[in-house]
Amino acid sequence: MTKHQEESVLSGFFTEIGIISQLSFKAFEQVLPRGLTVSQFSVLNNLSRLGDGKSPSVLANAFQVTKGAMTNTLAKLEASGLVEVRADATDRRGKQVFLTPAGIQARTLALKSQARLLEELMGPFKTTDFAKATPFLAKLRAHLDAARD
Amino acid sequence: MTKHQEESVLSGFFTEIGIISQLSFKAFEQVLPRGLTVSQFSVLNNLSRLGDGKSPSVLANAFQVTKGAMTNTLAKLEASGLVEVRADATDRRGKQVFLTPAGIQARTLALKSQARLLEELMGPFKTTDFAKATPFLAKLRAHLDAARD
DNA sequence: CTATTATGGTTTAACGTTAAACCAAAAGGA
DNA sequence: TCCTTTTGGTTTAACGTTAAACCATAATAG
Repeated sequence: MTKHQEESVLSGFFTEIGIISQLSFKAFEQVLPRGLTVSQFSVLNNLSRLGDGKSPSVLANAFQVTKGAMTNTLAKLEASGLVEVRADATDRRGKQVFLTPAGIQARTLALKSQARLLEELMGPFKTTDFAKATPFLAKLRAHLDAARD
Repeated sequence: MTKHQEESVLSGFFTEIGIISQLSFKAFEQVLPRGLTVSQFSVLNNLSRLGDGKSPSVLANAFQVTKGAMTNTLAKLEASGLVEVRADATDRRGKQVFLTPAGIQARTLALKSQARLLEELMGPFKTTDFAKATPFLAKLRAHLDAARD
């Protein structure tokens, strides 16, 4: 295979990845409870799956987003009453983010929408098709993540 | 496999897709000639590969972007002298976009950066790994594209 | 023909993001 | 201890995008 052909395999791969990402992101966005953003949902989901009480900066790191962006999404979540932000008792610079009952409820609702959507997105494919594709993607993701300066 | 397990396979797949997309997009952005945006490059590349003289609305469609967004990126490209926008002779509403020599040059330069980057992104993987993964992605992309309302 | 509808393109406000400047508080080194 | 550096968080301007209103021109229907 020539260098040029290799290139076009690679760039074709990344093009498909980009398009799938964009389409599925938009589809998910549209299916979310009105006013809830994908970033906002991600925060709710993280707090629910991995435990709340995390600081904004830990969350910013987890989502690879600037602190300013996290300040913004937390402010929105707090304004909608889905999250409660309290001062950190042991570090007076810090804050801690907690889910409210409404936040938990919004998250479970969004999860149901996501489940319905995923079935749609599957289309004619089998679960095993996705399962077979994932390990390579996971390894590649890990490499890209590590190689990122 | 339970419904819940199937869900988590699917959502894991799309999560990997999203992260890979984000990381590779950012990597590509950083490697582009200063001031050139990924969207701008995409327009240059499209005009070069598929022929110029296209209208802004055709381009907006091709990239699944609003007309307003295309107005913006074309204005930037024109301001940098990479593209020339002329009135369409046969339809007085329309415009046509042409590459300038500087535009062609910028595009080939960007392509070289992209090639170098792709080699880096490959990391420990073989071209055939990407080649094997692509057909399923392409089919999935086509499905998502068609299913989009 | 004329009236309506559709299309090409621009403009504006809003959104979510980044980068950078900034402040307060904590941690580390002399 | 005091000074410097690091860390947690907010704020601001800028960017690229969307959605929607808008204008001009073209296409279509009666």
